Amino acid sequence: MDRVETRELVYFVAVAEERHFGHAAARLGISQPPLSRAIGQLERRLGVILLRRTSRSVTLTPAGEMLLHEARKALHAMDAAIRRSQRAGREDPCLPVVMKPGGDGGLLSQILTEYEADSAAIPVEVLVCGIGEQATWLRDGRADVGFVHHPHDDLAGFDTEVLLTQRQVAVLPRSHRLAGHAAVTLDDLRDEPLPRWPGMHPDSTSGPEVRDIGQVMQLIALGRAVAILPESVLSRFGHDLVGVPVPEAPSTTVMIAWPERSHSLAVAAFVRAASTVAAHHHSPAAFGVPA
Amino acid sequence: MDRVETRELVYFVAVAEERHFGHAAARLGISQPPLSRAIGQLERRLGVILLRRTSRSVTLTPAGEMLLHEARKALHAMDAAIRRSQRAGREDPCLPVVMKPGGDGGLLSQILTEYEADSAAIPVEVLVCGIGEQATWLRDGRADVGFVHHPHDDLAGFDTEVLLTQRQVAVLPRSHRLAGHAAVTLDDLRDEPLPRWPGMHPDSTSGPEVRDIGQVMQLIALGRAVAILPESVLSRFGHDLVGVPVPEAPSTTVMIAWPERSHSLAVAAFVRAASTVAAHHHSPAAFGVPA
DNA sequence: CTCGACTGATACCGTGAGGGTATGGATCGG
DNA sequence: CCGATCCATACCCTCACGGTATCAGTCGAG
Repeated sequence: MDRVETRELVYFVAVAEERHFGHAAARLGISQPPLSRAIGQLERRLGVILLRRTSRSVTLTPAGEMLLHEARKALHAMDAAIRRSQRAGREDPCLPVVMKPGGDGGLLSQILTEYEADSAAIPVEVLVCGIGEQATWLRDGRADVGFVHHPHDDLAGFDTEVLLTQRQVAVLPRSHRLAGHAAVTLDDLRDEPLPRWPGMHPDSTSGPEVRDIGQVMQLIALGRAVAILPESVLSRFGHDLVGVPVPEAPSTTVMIAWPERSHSLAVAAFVRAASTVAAHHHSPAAFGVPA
Repeated sequence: MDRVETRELVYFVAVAEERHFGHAAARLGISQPPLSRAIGQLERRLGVILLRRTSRSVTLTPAGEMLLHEARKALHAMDAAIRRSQRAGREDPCLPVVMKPGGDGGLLSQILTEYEADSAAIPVEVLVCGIGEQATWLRDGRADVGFVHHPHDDLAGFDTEVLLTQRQVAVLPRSHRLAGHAAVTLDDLRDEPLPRWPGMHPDSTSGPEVRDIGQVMQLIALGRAVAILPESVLSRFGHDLVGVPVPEAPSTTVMIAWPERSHSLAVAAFVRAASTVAAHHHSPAAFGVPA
């Protein structure tokens, strides 16, 4: 069995995602017949049927599901390989750090000063991604270090270090009926409009759909929503909002993550700086959370 | 910047490992000129010099080092994708479990009976690999679950669960001067011939070179070597040998590992069985070890 | 210093894999 | 039964990949 080329996996992923040869071909910028041939050829080569196609629908077989899952990982690894080697080759080196808005738990500026105290430090480029995208950016090489959150983010495949754990609070407008309480329960919030985040199970609450923290805060200020968030977000975004602890909600852990088996000195230095800052921080990290 | 094909990465890895275009070409089964062109083309495409070549030597640039490292991971992921999807497609499904000889801590047979108690269980195929190869087998898809050992194996990129921790003992022939002791120190063993394992730092001891547990045991029985090993190996291999605890040596942890974000039900069932057996085992796992 | 051995790069050519267009065949809705 | 839709097949063409021959450095032996 000879080699499977990148192109073939890209084609397969396109068809598997679109579930339509024509649309996939358009997305790939080729015409439909070569795409059909390529998929058929791939199936013959693997000795496995990947797609069940009728003239009305295209569905994935179990082998196809597996390949879709694994091929995405493989293609991310390919992207990462070229991006990281390109970065290592430029004489303008930089260390890309990814976070979502407010995702650093307020530690980043201290970490940067600590990190940059070493005069040999490579400049940091801070990248701000959408919610829940940090892992993807790390996997495909757009970033080398990132701030992620347990249990929200998928940490598989990364080395991590815990920076701090935070209580979660219910973020409410000042005028809210619960705003004065010392603590609230999840039951208290049962009928409140909790916003829905991208990537969340769509079954849950029927609140408004949101894409970033700013939107949530805006909606809360307008009384259109209520959210349960780590308390640190209040200090950055919630100037006219109040936070009431929710003891039932699991604590959030801010972690720093980097790709498995990274050999980068810059990554190691940055992680060391982050650990130092976290250790000197008032609330020491409680305990390690296995990935 | 368009796509980088698998073939190009395979070619680059060959040259980077051989550090010689001619030898790499032979290994790849092609002639040298196309290989030179492919590498040059890859460099032009990435906009980065990967190799410094004189007519006497080929060396890697920093970008080349990075690409070698990342390309290996990417190619493993490609292999894993095709292997796993092929496995998922066969109507003869099986769950490949990898271990090194004696690497299951004596738990595997119990785990198998526990696992197979579920009549819907997919048959397990037990694969025995060389020492320290479990991670590679998991990464390139030859196995879906494996028994690995902290701190010996590289666990990055896997989900893991601790099964048990073991003291380490000095394995000695009965006639050894230390054989009667209740415990020994590392200092006691300083001048003993400790065998060298593949993948070990070659600086360390000057003992004989070995490839598997059987060889070590043989050498010990002959009085040609002494080894520090987890105590469970004695029950399987050391019928005429004795073990003396070495309190200084860090405990070994037997863990079960599987690829990040596996969606396989069979893997989940096997891990569940392993956890059950480990929990009912006399010596409960002491504590989780972060990857 | 010169010659030969060695190694990577270049020039040139032929073949075949990949992409395009046209069309067939199956399925579903009206 | 007809048209619409969608994937597969047939056929052709281009160019990228691989092969052979050769050039251009570099080092070592004599």
